[in-house]
Formats: sequence, structure tokens, C-alpha cells
Amino acid sequence: MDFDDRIPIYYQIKQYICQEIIVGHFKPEDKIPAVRQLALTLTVNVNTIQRALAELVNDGILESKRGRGNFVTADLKRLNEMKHSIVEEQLALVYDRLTDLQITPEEMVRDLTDYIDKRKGEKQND
Amino acid sequence: MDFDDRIPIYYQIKQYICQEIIVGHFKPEDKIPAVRQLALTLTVNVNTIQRALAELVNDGILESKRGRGNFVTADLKRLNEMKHSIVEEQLALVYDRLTDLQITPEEMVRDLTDYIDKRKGEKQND
DNA sequence: TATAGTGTAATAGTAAACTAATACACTAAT
DNA sequence: ATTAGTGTATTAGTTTACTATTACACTATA
Repeated sequence: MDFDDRIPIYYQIKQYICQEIIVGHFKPEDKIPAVRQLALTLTVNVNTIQRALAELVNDGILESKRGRGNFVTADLKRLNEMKHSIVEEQLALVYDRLTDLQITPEEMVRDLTDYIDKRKGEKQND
Repeated sequence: MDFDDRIPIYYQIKQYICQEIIVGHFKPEDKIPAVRQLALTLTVNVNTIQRALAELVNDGILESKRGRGNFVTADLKRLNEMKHSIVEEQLALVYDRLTDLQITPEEMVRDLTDYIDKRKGEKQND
């Protein structure tokens, strides 16, 4: 995995795992890969994985069972909240940043639409 | 100034200075505050200011004149590129992240519009 | 020419994230 | 009971961002 070196790796791993849950690669109540396996896959140290997982356990996203593994929570409501808050966090980031640059909400929507069109245009050339 | 502790301070200072230029607080060819003054205002060390400024000089946004101060470039084209790339960087971030979460471009625009409405609603209660 | 204001450089020390390595504790299955 | 697979904890060391401090170099001006 390629990390953004401006952001702590353990934080990006948290995001990665949430993402895998949201898109359904890790399902509710399912066991996720072992810490040593994740460390190999993501090419980071076990401690770094551990730190990310500990926070996700604390957030109620994962449950850890000693000797058995880490499991995605069965609490669907919690998972839904998680997805919603991640999306909202992203929107808040871009909204606040562009507001600071004196870009109006109307311009933001237009800029985003333009950007999407641009990306769609690029997709043709794949 | 309050910093996001997930991102290096010097990087956030770069963003802050670009922002002040874009919104017109620091104008082309104008002198920006002295490094020691910025350090006081932003409550960080001079070296941290220096690091941010050095990168902005390297980016062609500022010009440094020993014994006189740091000045915003007179190159309006460069400043325009800067603004454009910052906006695009923000849009790319949110686009990529939401795409990873299997949110379609159409949903993104709708989500952003909804979020804007929500923020406008909050504004009433200020 | 002396002085105040400026950018620049260098050194030392601190804190946090990360790595490396090892050991321990629990579970399940042979 | 042994063993393989798992989570957890600890210790030591590296790297990077940041701070603190001091010194130096240049500019403008009184």
C-alpha cells in the first residue's frame, strides 16, 4: 500500500479498514486478516497495525478476541454511523477549505461538477 | 492559530500563507510579515516558519530578500496557477476518497449539496 | 557609522511515529 | 498434551517534525 507521508500510517490504516468494511470486503461479524498478515500485506510493522486496530476497537468498529482474531462488529447501526461520519468529514474538509479561499457554495458545486467531467473525460483514455 | 495535529505544522503554514494571498490579505509584490513576527502570531518557532517560506520561495510564490523581507511574487500567472492547483487538489482528495467508498459522482454532487444546505441551516442559529 | 530590523544558518534537545525483535497469553485442533 | 495460529505487551532504536538558542549577514535609516 502506498501511504501519504503527510499523515500518520496508523491513521491511514484505520481509513483503509473502514473502507474495506464499507465496500463489503470485510463483512459484519466476519474475522478480518490476522495482525501479522495485515502487517505483511500493508508492509508495515505489527505494532502499527495494532495501534490502528486498538483505536477501531475503541471506536466500536472491531471486536478483538484474544487467540481468535479481530472481528467486524455485528452492530449495523454503528457501521452506518461510521460510514456517514466519514463521508461528512470529507465534505466538511473540502467545504471549509474552499470557504477559506472565498469560494461560494454555488461555485463549489459547479467546480466539483466540472472536475467530475474532467475525470470522466480522462477515463476515455485508459 | 489552531493546527490539525495529523498534518505537519510547516505544511499548514504554507497553506495559510497561500490562503492569505488568494483572499488578498497579502498582495502581489507586497512584503509579508517578518519571520519573527509570523512566529509570534502563529505561535511556532522561527525555524518552522522558515521551512514553510523556503518551500514557497522554491515554488515561486514568494521572493526572499535578505535584510529586507519576504515578498509575494509579482507573477500573477504563477499565483493563478497556485490557486487553481489548490482548489483542484481539494476536489481530487474528496473525489478519490468518496470513490473508494463506492460513492458515484452523481451521489457526490447530491451529498455536497445536502451538506451545504445543512450548513446553511446551522448558520441561522449563530 | 551605529543601530534596528530583516533573512539565514547551525547546533542541541524533545516528542511522536514507526520499526525490530522478543516474549507472553489465549484458542482451536490434532 | 502438543502445536499452530492468534492477539498483546515490552523494550530498544531510528527518523522526522518541532523547539530553543545563538550567531551571522544584509539593508535601511537616524
